[in-house]
Amino acid sequence: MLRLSKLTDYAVVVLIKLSTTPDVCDAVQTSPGIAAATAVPEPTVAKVLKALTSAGLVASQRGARGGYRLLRPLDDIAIADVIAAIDGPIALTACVDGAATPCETQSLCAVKGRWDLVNDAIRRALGGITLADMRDASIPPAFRFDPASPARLFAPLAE
Amino acid sequence: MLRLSKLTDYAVVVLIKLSTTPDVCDAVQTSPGIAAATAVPEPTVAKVLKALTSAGLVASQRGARGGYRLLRPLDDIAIADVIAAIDGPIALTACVDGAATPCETQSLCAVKGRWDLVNDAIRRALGGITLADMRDASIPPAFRFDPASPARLFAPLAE
DNA sequence: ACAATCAGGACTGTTCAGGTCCTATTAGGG
DNA sequence: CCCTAATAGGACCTGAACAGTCCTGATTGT
Repeated sequence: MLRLSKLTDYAVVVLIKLSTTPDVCDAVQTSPGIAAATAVPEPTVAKVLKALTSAGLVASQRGARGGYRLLRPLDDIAIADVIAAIDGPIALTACVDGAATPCETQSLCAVKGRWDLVNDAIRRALGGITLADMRDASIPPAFRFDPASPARLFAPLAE
Repeated sequence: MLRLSKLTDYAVVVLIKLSTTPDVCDAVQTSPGIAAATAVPEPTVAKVLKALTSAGLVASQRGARGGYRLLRPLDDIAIADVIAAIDGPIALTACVDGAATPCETQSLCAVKGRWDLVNDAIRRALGGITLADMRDASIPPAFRFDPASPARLFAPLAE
């Protein structure tokens, strides 16, 4: 079904939420705070944020009054980056995602290496869509918020 | 991991094999025969062929001396068709593949509907690649690599 | 020193895909 | 007319991957 993990979905929500940090530049948001704002279970938010941190998409501040902070603007983060951060490298088939499996039927495998074509196409497609695109895509214009203006933006998103 | 089902991989192998029907036009190939030629387990070949038949990509002839036959030339079958035949409709997230799931957190879901962008991009990318492309892709013998060398086919994308 | 917060891993329940097998149906051949 | 070859279409089992949770340790501000 070509399904994407639900975690990636959450990651997008979290990242967009992170982009709405109230005025101050160095302000960080805690994972419980984000969880409360997005209605995603807190442990799951934490897990997602950890993955995003290792991927270099967000920075973390440990200790009291710590939290997470976006490292790049939304329009500089491709959806492919998020997927790679959560789900690992983008490769469709087991045949190509590493040489670990010798693929016993190799000599007879008629499509060996040909999924490269497909993988490249997917990467291109996913590399061309940024989080900013996704943020803007389906927000009814009436609910568009000004990034500069104070937060409170996720409440009125009632589809 | 954005993984595609292995069945789809098999389907491509089977379809390409089906396209190599010996001279005669109305010749059909049996699933045991294809299984032997492709080193794919026979029941699995049968399963794939059934799915391809319901999808209208191949035609079946029942009874003695029956078998399967390709309905369209390879360059008229997009990889998206094969994926749709085996894995179902191309949609990345549970959020968008139907209104069946009410998505309780709907009112707070910040990405509702935004994956459409991604889904469309994927569909476009997959719709532009035909099986003929995949058949031709890696045939140039100059590009054949030594199975002994553990070179990865896929260099990790970014990051 | 204490409290808040992230880091990292381990663990578990559930879901789903891969794979096998069984029975019914159809068509050709003796 | 019966028998055999082959597909159709299920039901079924198993294993792996994922979602989600929790625990322990490290770090930093008060």
